Amino acid sequence: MPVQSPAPGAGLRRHLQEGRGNIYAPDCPSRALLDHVTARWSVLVLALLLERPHRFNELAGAVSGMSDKMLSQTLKTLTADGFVERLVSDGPPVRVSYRLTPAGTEVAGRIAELVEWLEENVGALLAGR
Amino acid sequence: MPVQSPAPGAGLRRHLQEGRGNIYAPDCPSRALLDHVTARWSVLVLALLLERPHRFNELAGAVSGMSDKMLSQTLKTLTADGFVERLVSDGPPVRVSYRLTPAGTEVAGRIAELVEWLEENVGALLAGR
DNA sequence: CAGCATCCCATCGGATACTG
DNA sequence: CAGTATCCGATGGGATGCTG
Repeated sequence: MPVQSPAPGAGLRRHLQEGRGNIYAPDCPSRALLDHVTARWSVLVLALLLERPHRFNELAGAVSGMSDKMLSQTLKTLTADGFVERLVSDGPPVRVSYRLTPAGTEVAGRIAELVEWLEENVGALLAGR
Repeated sequence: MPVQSPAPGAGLRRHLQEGRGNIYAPDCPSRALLDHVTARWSVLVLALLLERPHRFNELAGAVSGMSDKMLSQTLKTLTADGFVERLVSDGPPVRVSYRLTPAGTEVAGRIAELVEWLEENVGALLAGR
């Protein structure tokens, strides 16, 4: 193992080859996926679902400031992308819960690390400006 | 070290205490920081700066589809937040380069992991829907 | 080279009301 | 409970042109 490791992120610039996406190409599908998972509310929903599956109104209550409409839309997009699964229990009352797919768990884990770092360092950042 | 580790992201729900932010509170400053670093273009700029410092037009050329205006605005926001440093060399021609601060390196590293995972798995995701 | 100013529009997203 | 429909304002973001 070399002492001088390559710069982190050094592989990002490679173009499409052997099935790998290129986030810097505007029409690469990975760009759309990135936009979806980093969308304002997606980040918070994914982080919550990483803990455990949630029902619709659980999510609505947990994410303060989010409207039903945006929650519904966010879940629909994440489900279509294959990051979230929609599970319906036979009612009544009908109960719908949302849970991460394996791919969603991978993505949400990386997002949660970003979120947690920000939560832990927000104080230092505010102090330094 | 316990075999049963706590669920990833389990600490996200704690409220402000001992200086830690709470991303689920709409007016916690960490929410604004999250919005800034996950903004459409910020993600790509941060990932590029993780490789090495870049000059303005280098960034403009590397991020296909991004206008000068958005690059300028993105860099300004990230600089104000303390994630990016602006370095001016005495010209002419004047050359301005942008480089990550230590905090910016932390954030960009986490973002780059998300981006790289998406680039590597975009094929599988598209196939599965 | 490294921007800022202006114009303009498309999309994001909130409020409210309604449905199975 | 778990949404959908409609309306509408805010803002993200592109095109163009100008400046030091």
